[in-house]
Amino acid sequence: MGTVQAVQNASGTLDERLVEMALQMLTDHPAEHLSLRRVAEELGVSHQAPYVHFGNKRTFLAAVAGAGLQEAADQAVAALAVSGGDPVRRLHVLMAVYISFIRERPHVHDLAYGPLVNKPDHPRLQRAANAYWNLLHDTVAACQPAGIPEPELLRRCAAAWGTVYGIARLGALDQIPSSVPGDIDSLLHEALDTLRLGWQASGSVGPHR
Amino acid sequence: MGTVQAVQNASGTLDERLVEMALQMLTDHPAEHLSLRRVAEELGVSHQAPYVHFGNKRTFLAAVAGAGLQEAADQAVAALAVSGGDPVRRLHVLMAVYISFIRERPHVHDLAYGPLVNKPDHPRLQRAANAYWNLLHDTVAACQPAGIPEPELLRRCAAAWGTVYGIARLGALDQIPSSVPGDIDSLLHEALDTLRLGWQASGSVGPHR
DNA sequence: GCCTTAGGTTGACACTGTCAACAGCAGGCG
DNA sequence: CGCCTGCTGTTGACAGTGTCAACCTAAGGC
Repeated sequence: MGTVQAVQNASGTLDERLVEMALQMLTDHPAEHLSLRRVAEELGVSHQAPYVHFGNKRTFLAAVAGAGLQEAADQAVAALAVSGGDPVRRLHVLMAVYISFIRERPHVHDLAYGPLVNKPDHPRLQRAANAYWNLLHDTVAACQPAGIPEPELLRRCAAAWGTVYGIARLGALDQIPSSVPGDIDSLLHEALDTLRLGWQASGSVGPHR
Repeated sequence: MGTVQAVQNASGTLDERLVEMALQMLTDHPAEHLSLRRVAEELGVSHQAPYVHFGNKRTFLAAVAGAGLQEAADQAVAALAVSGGDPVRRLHVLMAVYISFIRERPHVHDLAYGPLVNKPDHPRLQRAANAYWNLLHDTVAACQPAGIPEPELLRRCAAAWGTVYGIARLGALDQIPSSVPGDIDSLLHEALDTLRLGWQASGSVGPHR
C-alpha cells in the first residue's frame, strides 16, 4: 500500500525522491530506526540505489536533514514576513515557529542538530543551518540596544537559542517532571522574557524599539 | 587485550559487570553504536548473556543509563557537600558539575535523557532521574525569595535546567557557530546569571541570601 | 533421588550497511 | 558505423546486529 502510493508519487530525480521519502518516514519514526533499504524499497528501487547517489548512510542522512531544516527555515521566514515590525514580537514569533518545528517534526530536528550527522557531511545541511542561524541573529539583534557590540550580541543569540532548544527538547522528550505545572509553551515564552529582562537589568539600556 | 583485562576484572554478578562494561564502552562511543554482543564478548560470555538478565536491549540500556546517572548524581552531592552555604554559589556549583557531566560523559548523558530509553524502562533509571531532579529542586529553591509559591518554583527549576541543558548540549554537539566568542562555560554561567537577574526583575523580591 | 528453576550457551533467523561486479544506456569521437 | 567512457542502477554477497527457541547444567527443596 505504502509502496504503491509512493511509486505513483514519482517526480523529480531519484535522489530527490529518496530524500523526500526519508523525510516523510521521519514523521513517524526517529532517524535511528530509518533504514536505507526500506527507503529504497518504499520507492520500488533496489536497496543499493541510495548508495549510488550518496555514498553512505551518513551523507544521505545529512542531505535529508538539510532538506528538512531548510523547509523549517522557510516556514520561519514566512511567519516573520507577516508578523509586523515590533522586534520583541518578532523574536517570540521566531521562537514559536522553532518550537513548533521541534514539537511537530522532532525526528527531523534531532537529526539536523543531533550527533548522527555533522554539518560538513552535506553542503545542503551546512547551508540550511547557516540560514537558520542568520535568521536568529537578525531577529535577536533587533531586540538589543543600538550600540551593543557584535561579540556580546552573538553570545546572546547563542544563549537564547540554547534556552529555547533546551526547554523545548526536554519537553519533547517528556523529561520535564509532571509535577511542573503549565505547558511547555508558556514555560518557554516565560523563560525567553526572563532572559530579556535579565539582559535589560545587566546590560546598559533596555530593548531597542 | 581488552578482553583479557576485562575478564581479569571479574567481580560482582554478571548483570552488574555487563552494565559496568557498557558504561566503560560509552566513554568512547555513543550509545547508538553500542552492541549487546560486543559487551558480552568483551566479558568473555556468550552473546545471549545480556538478554538473559535484561530481556531486551532497551531495558539493558536503561539500566546502564540509570547506573551512569546515579554516578553523576553522587558526584553532584559530593561537590555540594564542600561548596559552603551561599545558595547562589551552590547553584553555580551544581550547574558546573552538571555541565562537566555533559562534557565528560556526553554519551551517558545523551543515553539517560535521550530518546533511546524512557524512565519507566528500568527502576534504576527512574530512581537516578528523581535523585538528580530533587537535587536541582532543592538547590534552586534556596536561591528564591522566601515566600515563592511551589508551582512557580518548579517552573523556575525546569527553566534553569532547560537553559543549562540546551546550551551545554549545543556546545557538546559543536553546534554553536565558531563566530560566537568565549567558551561554553562562561556562556553558561552568564546565561544562568541572566536568568537569575530576570527572575529578580520580574518576581517580587530579590534572591534569598 | 528426583524435580524445579535460575543462569548460561548454541544455533538460527531476518534485517542492516556496505562492497564488488555487472548491466543498460547515453553521448562523444575515431 | 563501431567503440569507448561515464552515469544510473541492479544483483549478489558479507559481516554484524537484535531477538527467538531450544538446550544444557548445576544448585536447592521436597
